[in-house]
Amino acid sequence: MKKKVSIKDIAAHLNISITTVSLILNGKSKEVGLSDILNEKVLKYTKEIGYKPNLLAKSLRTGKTKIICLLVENIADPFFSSIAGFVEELATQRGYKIIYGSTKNDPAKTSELISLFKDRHVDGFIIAPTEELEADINNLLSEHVPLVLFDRYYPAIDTDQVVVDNFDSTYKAIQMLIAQGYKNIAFVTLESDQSQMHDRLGGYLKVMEVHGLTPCVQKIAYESVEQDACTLIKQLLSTDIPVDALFFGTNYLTLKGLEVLKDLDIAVPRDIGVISFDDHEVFKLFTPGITAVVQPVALMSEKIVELLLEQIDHKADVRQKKKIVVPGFLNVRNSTGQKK
Amino acid sequence: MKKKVSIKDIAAHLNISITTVSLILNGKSKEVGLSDILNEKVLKYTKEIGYKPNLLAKSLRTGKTKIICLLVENIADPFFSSIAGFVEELATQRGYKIIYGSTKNDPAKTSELISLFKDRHVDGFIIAPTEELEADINNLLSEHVPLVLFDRYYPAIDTDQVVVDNFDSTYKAIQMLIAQGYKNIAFVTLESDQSQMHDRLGGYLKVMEVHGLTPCVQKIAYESVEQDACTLIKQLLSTDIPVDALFFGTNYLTLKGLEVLKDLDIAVPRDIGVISFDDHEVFKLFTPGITAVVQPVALMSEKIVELLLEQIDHKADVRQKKKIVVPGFLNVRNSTGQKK
DNA sequence: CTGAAAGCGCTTACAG
DNA sequence: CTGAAAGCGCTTACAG
Repeated sequence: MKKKVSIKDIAAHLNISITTVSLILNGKSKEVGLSDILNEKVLKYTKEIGYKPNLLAKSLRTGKTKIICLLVENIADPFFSSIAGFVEELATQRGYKIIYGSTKNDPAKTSELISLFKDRHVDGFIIAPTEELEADINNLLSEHVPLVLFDRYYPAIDTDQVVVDNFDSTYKAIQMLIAQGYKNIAFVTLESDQSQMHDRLGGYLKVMEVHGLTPCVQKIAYESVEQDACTLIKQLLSTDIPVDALFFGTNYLTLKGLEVLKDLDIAVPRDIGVISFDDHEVFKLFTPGITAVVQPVALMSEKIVELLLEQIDHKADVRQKKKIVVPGFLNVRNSTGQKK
Repeated sequence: MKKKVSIKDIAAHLNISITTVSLILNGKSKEVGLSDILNEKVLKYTKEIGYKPNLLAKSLRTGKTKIICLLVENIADPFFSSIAGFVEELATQRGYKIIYGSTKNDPAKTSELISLFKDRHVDGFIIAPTEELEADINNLLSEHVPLVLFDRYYPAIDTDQVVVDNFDSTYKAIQMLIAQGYKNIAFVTLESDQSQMHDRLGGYLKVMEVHGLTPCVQKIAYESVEQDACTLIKQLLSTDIPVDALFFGTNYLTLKGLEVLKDLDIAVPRDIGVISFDDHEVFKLFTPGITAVVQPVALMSEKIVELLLEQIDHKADVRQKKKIVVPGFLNVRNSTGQKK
């Protein structure tokens, strides 16, 4: 690679000290009282030669990298990639760069990612945590690493966090199904104790209870979604109780469900109603379109970045942790039409 | 954050010099001839206190970051996220970390990403280039930054590159359509001069010519796919020539096409045959499943990492640039059934 | 066999 | 108003 010019070279060329160059480059010229002429001269020259400071050296010295690490379940998922897009834009405006990692819901992998990025001295973390990550999170907390959890959190750990009202959103979605005439509503979800799945299940159980309906829950392990989801959903549909609606706890479970319904030649919504938690770009392509609970991604992203920057800027040092809950809403399509 | 322990602290604690500690930590103990006992002692102690070297300092000193930058069109796209997964695994095995960026086919954004990561001193780049990026690529080349292009390349620039045989894959896919009895095969593609789109179009035009069929091409600008794709595809289907098969140049164009076919109530493959270049997880969910040209992602990833590491390890300094072309294959589903 | 010292390219108290 | 110098935490030629 080409030899880069350093602040020393510039100082030598201009016959001034590196202190002066550094001060000017960091906009502290006024503050310190350097002459405008000198300021001009340095700025003009550095621009002319296209000088770029060595960020490694800068970071080593200042202890700041201006990098934020965003850890999501899967960056290819529409919900997470949408959050990533917004967060990146907001962070960029504030002078930060975002670096991504996909946890794939694997605690060991996630733990490694965290330690990897910590070793790389990122200035803060935004994490959609997996299960069994309490130790790592507590660790970050105890080292005062800026950290915001989103999508899910640990009830037992006091953190800044941003989540959707999983309980209420699910409650309302199911209530809508009931109003449409569906009764035997099954809930297909992950075998998971993560808070968001716990709350979605809670909302479902509560609304069923309130309406005197019998709940029916099918849980599927995250790791075995690819192999087992279809089989398990088929089982669910072949029990004595005739399920007339399916609520899927995540969008990828919905995709699996649709595959099964197609296989079994079950018509939506004539034979069965369908709702997905979280939208997906293809849901509008199906016949009929699939109704989904949608999270207010832009708002969540704003809150996330705001909370993290408060920590990075030490404005959060004295305040209590903030736990923000934003409202979800329903994107109604035809998969939840009036039950005939 | 907690005060980290440095190599100096370790040396002080053990009453030896930092040179010795550094040498041992870098496995040069034998090479230099340090006693096994000392070696043991240092290793044991550093492990005990969980010492982690400051990578910023290390990189500043060595000029290496052990980070590779992977720039793709869209990390949420199945093809690119699949490449990313394989490349990350292979790179990790070799001690490298992968950092991602999505170009969204925007040259200005891509140019910024490149300069951003260059400023961060990544050890090399793997890029699926956008149009109008020649200057940046030449720039990297002239600075001898390790670089591999994939998915597309610039015929006029001599680089290490890995691409699928776009021309032949398309040729064979269309040939299959013709064998199935389709005649009025339209080609829906991007308004783009990128090599991969150019070659796919070339394959289509050639096979149509060979079979004495009249080509029909619809081009759509990448930026306006969301707004215009559906309208343009509808236009294509409402001309005098009755199109009986559609070949889509990318998987997201296929999704748009399927939306249109659904709107117009056109049955696949009864009324029209469909093939997509590049697969998509939902293509098997549609009725009928959508036939796709698939790229050998694992193989491509291996080649990409191999070429890049040859450059990083200076094994490529003397050799010629390698231009690798891998074979695509057809994943046949029901959207290309025998024409009735 | 082991250590003192220079240097990677910055920033920032401190001195004048 | 401006500069010499220390130091961030490493690695590595050089000396002994």
